[in-house]
Amino acid sequence: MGATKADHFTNKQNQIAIIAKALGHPARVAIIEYLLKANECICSDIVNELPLAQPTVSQHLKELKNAGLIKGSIEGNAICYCIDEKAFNVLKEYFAKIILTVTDKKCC
Amino acid sequence: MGATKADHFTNKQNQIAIIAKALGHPARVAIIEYLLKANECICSDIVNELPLAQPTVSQHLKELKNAGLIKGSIEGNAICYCIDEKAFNVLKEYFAKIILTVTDKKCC
DNA sequence: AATATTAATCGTAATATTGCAATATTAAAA
DNA sequence: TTTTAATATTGCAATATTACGATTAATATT
Repeated sequence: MGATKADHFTNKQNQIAIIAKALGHPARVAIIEYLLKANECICSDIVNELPLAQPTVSQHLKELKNAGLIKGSIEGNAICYCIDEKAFNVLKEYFAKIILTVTDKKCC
Repeated sequence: MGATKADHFTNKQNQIAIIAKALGHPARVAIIEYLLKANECICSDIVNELPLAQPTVSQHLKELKNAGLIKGSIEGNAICYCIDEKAFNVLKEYFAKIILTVTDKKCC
């Protein structure tokens, strides 16, 4: 069916899944790393950097933005995209908590 | 096309994407949390816990295992699944580094 | 105003994911 | 050895994702 029964899961579970899903493609990870590397916010340089066509990059940017991983502001002709730390903080703390919980226990 | 040009991205980018993708579904996040909550390693209790049929849970477990997020060991009749911290550590450190890098800069 | 630049959107093809019923497999229990 | 329990696998339908060419919309430049 392919339908994801989001209702059956907690808000937190859905939040984590949405953010993680956005990072679940190497092109989007590459975009994040490029935004990180560039001193200033970029726009279409990503197209030159990645082996992907402009509409594809635009689509990936949209998904990253929807998931809250980046934000974009209009800068004249172009659009300035940059990383939004908040989402990354959510992930980092979520995983940190998991690791703390796991190491308390023994298994397998 | 749907083809992911994994070759064009770095090993690290692909590694992060694979792990993140595995967590990109609320059911798999819920499975992780359930494994975390349970004092002992579990097997098919997950099927009773989640609103998903047994083959579906089995498939999700397989994907989590392929991504290195959990490991399973045969325990007689059943299979004992549990969290593999290593993958979570990879993610945590990756995001921690991103956050450190971001806060140094100003943008948008 | 005409043209170039930047980026979003539309349409569409190829492929992947999700979910489950049915079935197979494996090992314990009776 | 038959039965039971726990999982995995297969096959398939519904849907989502990925990618890109063509087009559009909006601002800059000339």
